[in-house]
Amino acid sequence: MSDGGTGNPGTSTAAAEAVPAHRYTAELAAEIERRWQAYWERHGTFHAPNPVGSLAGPVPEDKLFVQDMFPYPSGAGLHVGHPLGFIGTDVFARFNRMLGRNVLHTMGFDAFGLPAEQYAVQTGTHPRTTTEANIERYLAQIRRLGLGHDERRRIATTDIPYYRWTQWIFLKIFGSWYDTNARKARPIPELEAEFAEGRRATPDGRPWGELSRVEQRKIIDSYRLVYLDEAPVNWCPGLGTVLANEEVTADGRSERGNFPVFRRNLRQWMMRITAYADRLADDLDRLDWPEKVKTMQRNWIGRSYGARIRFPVGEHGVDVFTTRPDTVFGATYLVLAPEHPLVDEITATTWPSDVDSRWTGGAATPPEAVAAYRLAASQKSELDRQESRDKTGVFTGAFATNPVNGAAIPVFVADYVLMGYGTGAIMAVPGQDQRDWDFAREFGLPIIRTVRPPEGFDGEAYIGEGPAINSGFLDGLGIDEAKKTIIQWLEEHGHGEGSVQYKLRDWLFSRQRYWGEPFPVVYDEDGLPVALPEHMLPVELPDVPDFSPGTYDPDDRDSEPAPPLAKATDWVEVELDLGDGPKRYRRDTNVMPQWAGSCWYQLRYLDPYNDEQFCAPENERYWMGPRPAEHGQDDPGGVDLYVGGVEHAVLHLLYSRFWHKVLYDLGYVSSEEPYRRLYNQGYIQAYAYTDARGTYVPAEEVEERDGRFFWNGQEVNQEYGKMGKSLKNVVTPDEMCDGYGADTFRLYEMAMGPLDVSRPWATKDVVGAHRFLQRLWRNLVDEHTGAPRVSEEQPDAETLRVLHRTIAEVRENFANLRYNTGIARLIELNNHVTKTFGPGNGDGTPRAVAEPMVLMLAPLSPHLAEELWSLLGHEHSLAHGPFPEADERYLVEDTAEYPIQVNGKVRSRVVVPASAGQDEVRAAALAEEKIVALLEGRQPRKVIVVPGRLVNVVV
RNA sequence: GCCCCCGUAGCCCAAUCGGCAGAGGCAGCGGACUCAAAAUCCGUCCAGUGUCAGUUCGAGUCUGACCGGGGGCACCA
Repeated sequence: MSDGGTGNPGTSTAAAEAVPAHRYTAELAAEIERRWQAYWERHGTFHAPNPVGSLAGPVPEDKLFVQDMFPYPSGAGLHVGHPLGFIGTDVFARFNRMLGRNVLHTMGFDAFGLPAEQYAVQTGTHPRTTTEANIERYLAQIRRLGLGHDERRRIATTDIPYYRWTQWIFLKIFGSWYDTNARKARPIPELEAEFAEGRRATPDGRPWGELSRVEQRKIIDSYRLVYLDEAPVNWCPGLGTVLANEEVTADGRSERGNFPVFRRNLRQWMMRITAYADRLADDLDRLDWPEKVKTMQRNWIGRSYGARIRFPVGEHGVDVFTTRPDTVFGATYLVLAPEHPLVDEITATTWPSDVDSRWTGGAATPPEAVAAYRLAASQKSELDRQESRDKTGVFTGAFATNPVNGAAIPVFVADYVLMGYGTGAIMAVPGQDQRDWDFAREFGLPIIRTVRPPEGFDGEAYIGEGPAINSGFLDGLGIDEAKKTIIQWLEEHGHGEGSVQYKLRDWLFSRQRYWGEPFPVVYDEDGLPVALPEHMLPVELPDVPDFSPGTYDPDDRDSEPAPPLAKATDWVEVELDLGDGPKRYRRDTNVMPQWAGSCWYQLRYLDPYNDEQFCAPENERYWMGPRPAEHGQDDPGGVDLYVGGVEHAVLHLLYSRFWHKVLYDLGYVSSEEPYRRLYNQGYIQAYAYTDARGTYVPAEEVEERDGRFFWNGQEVNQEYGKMGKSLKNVVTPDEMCDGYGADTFRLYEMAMGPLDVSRPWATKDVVGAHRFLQRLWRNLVDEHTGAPRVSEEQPDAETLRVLHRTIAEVRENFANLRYNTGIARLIELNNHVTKTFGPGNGDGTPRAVAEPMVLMLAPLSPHLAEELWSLLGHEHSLAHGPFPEADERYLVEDTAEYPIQVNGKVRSRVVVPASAGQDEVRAAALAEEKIVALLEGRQPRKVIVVPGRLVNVVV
């Protein structure tokens, strides 16, 4: 080509000349990636066959079910942090697929939720329109990444055929009760039979047959695993909805929106997750999950063992829960929560003549003191309570009798005791509880130690081990022994019993929202809920004139919830024939919380088109059933690998386990747990920069000089944290695909560190991954002609050793999700190939090295690998293997080099045959000339030979 | 306040059972190519593992205390 002799160096012709026509550039990558993505789609490369149903096909016994926590399709699109886990699972899935396993990997959308609804409130756009557009945008972004999803299995929780089954599962839960003896859920008709046959007593003892139908139904309803309850809930006027405990922050505000949240009573759907507290806690031991997540779940369930003890107060009895029944001899007063129902009953009319002035709150009578205290307590927000841990309270004027020694002890009302936990009442043992100690000191109450602290203990309450003292028949016993003894004594004498308490509460399951699953329930003329028959499912969301719930002044605690669905009056008021002729019913106007759809989506991935069942049992058993031979006797089954952020450690993962266990109890699934193995990927974070006014400046325009940062000449301040539009530091996967190609982007994300570690994004580092792929390409393809440059010659012994060591390590690394080190090995191999066979070094790379190298690269950078595989003359995709196997012969070395230490410091080294025994190594080391010189004729005191490692000479 | 995790080169990260601190990448530096630059290629410098003690023939790895960062819980009896 000629440049025309005009000497214009800036022309594109010159630029094109500078880069060889077949160099692996972003442009070539884009072309290769488009082509292979089309190929995979055309050939259904990632379609995983099922045992039965519409996706049935031949299924090997060896399978793998990999799942990502599915995303909410937000309108903002993806930044480079989002796909980290998606790529991680894809590499794992592709690796296992190449090993010959039947691999199921797909991705759906958690598509109900507040943002689309809030957008609808603002613009009038139907949430479905917004949601579907966002899903399309999202799919376009992730498709570019070349994720090997079975696209046939995509679902969105908002799909009507999907939420039909969400409603169906709700009905199954509604139609069940928890049999505490059998420790499992059973269908409601079995409960009715127990009542009807007199095997189970009715609450007031009347025979079942004598109760009215409404009375019977109310009893049954009170047993259901999902039930309506007039319960204190977290009412958030600012959002116009109630929230689950989990959605309220510790300072009493909504997690979303940060509005004030008030406690008030409302009639709500509650899921009886507490029935499963023990199994949810116990079965954590059977799961391959990060300990951190298990601990968080255990803490959330908050199981504690102790006793209930009944303290007589006048003609009443106050039950307390304590984890330290062994300290009951040291109980010097009782405390009831302000909301405790017995407070009014026991409060005396007058103060005792010698009442301590600190106890009365300045009131003339106990009822006045209690009323004033209760009012003050009810007006305290969660935040107030948190800010001040000073102990407050008032005396009720009443005395309780300590059942173990007959002592009369005063009864207080104080807000450091919470109504929501245990019995809402405690026995206070200041000697062994710091909170009680603080209160006792404030109010001048006696303190009796019942555990002897160690010599020299100068603290206040003592909570450690020690022998019981001042405790009558318990004296001298250790804590555990004393607990057993006192519980037995309490039970024998009818003063109490051993007891277990949980922090876990039932799950509030109603939302006063529009964009969620409607409840498949109607109310009859008695106002009682009636389940719709299955053939009436799905209950579709009606259109409404206005998507907003009634929202209020965020501080208006007395406002009433008004859900958007209540406005669809034609839908709410229906005439239905539910088996006893057409009658008028009223629909439930709440919707389910966003968690509902994500409780079971792994099951629908397995059988997405089944309209007879939510999932065929054969398909569930194959993909998720327990496999004790592979995973041990205790294997509960579940998804083989579930990857997502640790932020779902409690809520989603606990709810999902709960639903799964219900389905297991009712016989619909064979697995006892939804996710056998869980893995938390780290977060990709980013630097952001603020100027002197605190305004964010575009991060990509900031320059670093000598550890300081400048933007437009002014110095700016570096911050580290999330990526976000408002922080002006977003980097998108699309930019990376444009600049380097998806294969480079994937490789870089996997190479920058272990999958579970959070780290900062650094665009400038991406080029390293790109150069590696470029070098690898250049080793196998002539950059000028595009022809493959492989030879059919056998590689030399050294190359074979490097190759097989690489294979062994890459297999091991991929299998354990350690992609970063696997990639390092591949780079090493490629560096060796470059030196030995690269351009300028002979006639090309031996096929025996080229092919395994391409195959090992395939899970990471699949498009490039497919292209090279095809250039090497293969007709079919490498997606289903083979994957190279290491030949043991090349893994053993003939000689071994031992470093020789003298007193722990490396002084020399010696090469011996690999077969050399300890004595030979020792002799060789001691004969080495530098060592001889160092020893200067002295006898070493000791010589340590670590086979295969080193020699240490101690002098 | 309590509990958990993490501190290795200027930066991101490696380092089986306690056994040679460095695999890989970025940046830097030197060189090749180029009229020049970018891109590309070749070569190369850099820490003794947050601090202090201890165990050991030998500690990044084990133990204790402290410092720094991140996370969870928070009057749960």
